[in-house]
Parts: sequence; structure tokens; C-alpha cells
Amino acid sequence: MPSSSSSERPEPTRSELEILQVLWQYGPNTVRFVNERLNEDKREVQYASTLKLMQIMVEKGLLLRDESQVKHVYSPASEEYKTKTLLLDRFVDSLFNGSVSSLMLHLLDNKKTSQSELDAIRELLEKSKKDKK
Amino acid sequence: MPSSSSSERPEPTRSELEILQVLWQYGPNTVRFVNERLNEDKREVQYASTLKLMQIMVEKGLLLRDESQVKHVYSPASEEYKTKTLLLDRFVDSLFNGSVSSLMLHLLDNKKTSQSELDAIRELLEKSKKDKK
DNA sequence: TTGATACTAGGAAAAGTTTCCTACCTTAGG
DNA sequence: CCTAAGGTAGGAAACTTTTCCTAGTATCAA
Repeated sequence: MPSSSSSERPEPTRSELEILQVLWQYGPNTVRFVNERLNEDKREVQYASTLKLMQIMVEKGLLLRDESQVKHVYSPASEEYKTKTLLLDRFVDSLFNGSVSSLMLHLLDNKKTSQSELDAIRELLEKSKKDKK
Repeated sequence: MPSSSSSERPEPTRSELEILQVLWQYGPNTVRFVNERLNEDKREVQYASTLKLMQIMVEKGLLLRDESQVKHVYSPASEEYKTKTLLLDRFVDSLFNGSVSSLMLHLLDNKKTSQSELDAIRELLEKSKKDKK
């Protein structure tokens, strides 16, 4: 039974992830900016809602806040790569018993994984083969 | 902006997924059985909690219930494959902009993806190449 | 038949997530 | 200086998810 250390950063929720996405893509930014991105790219949401969520994320340790300006600038507290790895691990664990090849098997069989995607994947594998040898 | 039809089966929550896992692995079963699996394999949880959750899942349309016995027998309403595909799609969308090869790139680079996993994946790709050609 | 045991059902409440109203503060333009 | 515009902060409320107490019912063994 896994016991989590009390100082751990919590896993971002669905909405929090949307905000992280924006910051990863565009770099550290203001609430105003993030809110505009969300409204344009995802869904309608009030400014105050985005603000509140980002404040909570600071409390949780998911975001860092630069308060030296009047318009606070927020940035992800953890690297995109690290966060995605964590979420990916959790996902593979919960859906595929931790087996990455099970996941792959699923993707290969899935109609929605296009041929060109598969080709790209093959290329990646070839490269990694060379790199690791 | 996507509008969802009202008759759609909802996406299972985290806890609901744990229950589905048990039923997928062991086949249709009683609450008692599922609860024991959860306690042995995952975490401590009271019988009544598992019961309630499974009842809710029936209401949501995630599970089917055979009431012909005193001990009701529950089974997943949707195939394992279908459900996993749905969740996988959502996941790839939300974390990798829908790009499966981005996901792969991440996995390949991840230390935790073992060499033997990678080999298994290569084999899968070879097979799929032949099958699809 | 009776008591112990095991089951379902119905609430209710705790916990977590999300939304946004509103008050107050700071700044820039007139 | 005054005001409008645009910030932050705090709190409350709505929802969703999760947990489990408890009551009532069926079953089984003695």
C-alpha cells in the first residue's frame, strides 16, 4: 500500500491541466492571457474563475507566481516533461496495468491511429534503437 | 465547441475505473468479490462504499446488474476495449494534443520504459506493418 | 423458530473541484 | 485630482465524487 509523502505536489486536475497547457505552450504569463487562451481555444470561462484556479494552483505548489509586477506572472512549478511523465505513468498503471506495450497494442489496433502516425512511430523507434546501441 | 448528446454514457471516474478493472479482469461478479479485490490489490475501502459506487454506476449506465440472484451480479455495460479507447483518446488529446507519436516520443525517452518493453513494442510494429500491407 | 450472518437500499455528509460575485486596490489618462 | 479600467483577494455557492452509517430484508444453521 503506497503512502505518499506529505510534501508531494498534487496531481493537477482536469481544469488545472488546461491552464498548465497554456503556460507550457506560451511560457510564463498573466491570468488575463491564460484566460483569453482558454476562451479562444477551449471553452467560455470567466476571468475570476481562471484567476481563482491559478491562485489555488500556487497554493498547491503547481504554479509559481512572480509578484514583482502589478500583473502577476505565473509559471509552471514543475517541468512539462516531468509532469507529463507522472500523468502518463498513472494513466498506464490505471488502464494497462503498467504495461506500455499493452498500451501500444491498443493504439496499433485502433482505427483512429492513422497510418502516418504509425510511420512516424516506426521512425522514432529506429532512431532510439541507434541511439541506445 | 463540442456538445454532448444527453444519452451518452459518462466517462468513468477514477474510483469507478478501479471497479471496472476488477470486472474486466475477473468477469461479472458480486459487490463482495469486487470489494475484496479492491482491498487486497488497491486500498482499504468499506463494503458499503463499494456497493454504493456500483449502484451509482448502474444508474449512470456504466454497469449492468443481474438481480435474478439474491447476490446481484454486476458486469461492465461497455466493452473493455471500447472504454479504454475512449479514455486513451481523451488522454492523448489532453496531454499530447491528440498526437500519438508525441506520446511515443515521450515513452521512448522515459527511463522507466524498459528495454524489453521497447523490444516488445518494436515487434508489435513489425507485425502490424505486415498485417496492414 | 430463532438468532447470526450477509445482502441491498437510502440517506447524509465529507471532501474535492469549479465557478463567479464582489470588494478593494493600483494605475493611467484627462 | 478624479475617474475609468483593469488588477488581486476572499468568500460563497454549486457540483461532483467518495465514503460509510444504518435500517430493513433475506438466508442459513442450529
